[in-house]
Amino acid sequence: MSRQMELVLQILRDSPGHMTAAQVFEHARKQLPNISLGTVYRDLGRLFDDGEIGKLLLPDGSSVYDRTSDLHGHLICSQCGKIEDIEDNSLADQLRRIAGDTLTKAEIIAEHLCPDCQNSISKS
Amino acid sequence: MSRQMELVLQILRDSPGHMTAAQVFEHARKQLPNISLGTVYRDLGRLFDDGEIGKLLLPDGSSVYDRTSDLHGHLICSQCGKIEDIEDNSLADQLRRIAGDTLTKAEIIAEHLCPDCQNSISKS
DNA sequence: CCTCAAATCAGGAATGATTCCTAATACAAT
DNA sequence: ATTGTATTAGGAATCATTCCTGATTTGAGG
Repeated sequence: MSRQMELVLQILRDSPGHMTAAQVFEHARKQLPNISLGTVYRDLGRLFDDGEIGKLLLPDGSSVYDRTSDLHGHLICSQCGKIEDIEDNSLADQLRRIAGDTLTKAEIIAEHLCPDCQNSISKS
Repeated sequence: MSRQMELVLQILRDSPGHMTAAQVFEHARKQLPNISLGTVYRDLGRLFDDGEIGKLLLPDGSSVYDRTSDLHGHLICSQCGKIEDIEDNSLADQLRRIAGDTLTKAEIIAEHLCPDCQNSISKS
C-alpha cells in the first residue's frame, strides 16, 4: 500500500461522515502537497473494490465515500444535503435476505427533510 | 403537456422495464424524427419531478427511468446489467417508516448475480 | 379567425465529475 | 546497486447530462 493510499484511507477513517473525492484531495494535499486528484480517485476506487471503504451515489450523480463498507441505509436532506447513517440495520438484513448470497454491493438512500430544515421552513 | 412529453411518457409506460434517456430518444425519434435528446432529458426530468415516473441511479453513475414512481427495490446483475424489480414491498414500507413523513424520494439498489449469469459462470 | 405572450422546442455548445494516458518516480527483491 | 513492477503527477479525454439561443408552437382573448 503506497504512502498516498494509506493517507487517503486514514483521512476517510478519521472523518466523521462522508467525503467527496475532492474533499479527500483537499485534506490529502496538506500532507502530500504533490498528490493529484487522479491518484485520490484511483486509491479510493481500489479501497472500495477491496471492501475497505464504502461508496455512495448521490441523487445528483456524484459520489461520496464512506469510512466503512458496512451495508447501511442513508438519509439525505433534500434541503441542506446533510447525510445521516441509518443505524437500524434491519433494513440491510432484509435486503441481504432478498438479494441472495451473490449480493456484492448495495445502496439504500432516502431523501427527506432533516429536523433543522423542517424547523427553519416552518418558521418562515 | 406537449406532444413530445406525451410521447416520452407513453414510450416509458409501454416499456416493460427500465430505459436510459438515450433509449427513450431512439424510440421517440421513430415517431417524431426531429425530437432532440435535450428535450427527452427535459421531459423525463419534468415527469420525474411531477411524480409520474421513477428514476434510478446506476452504480456507473448513469440513470435509467422507470415507468412507475412507486418506491420499490431493484436488483441489478453485476455481470449482465439486467435490472429486476423487487416485488416484496416490505423493504419500501420499512424505509418509509424510518425516513419519516418528509420522505420525498428513495432508492434501493442491490448488485448481485442473476440466475442466468450464475449458471454460465459455474459451467465454464 | 388573428394576435401576442408564454411555453416549448431543436440543435449544439458547455459543464463537471470521473477516467484514461504517458512519461517519470518509487519500491522490492534478488 | 540493478532490474522489473507498481504507482505517481499532471493533464487530456470522456461522456452523461445540463444549459443556451434563436426559432416554433400553443392557446387564450379579442
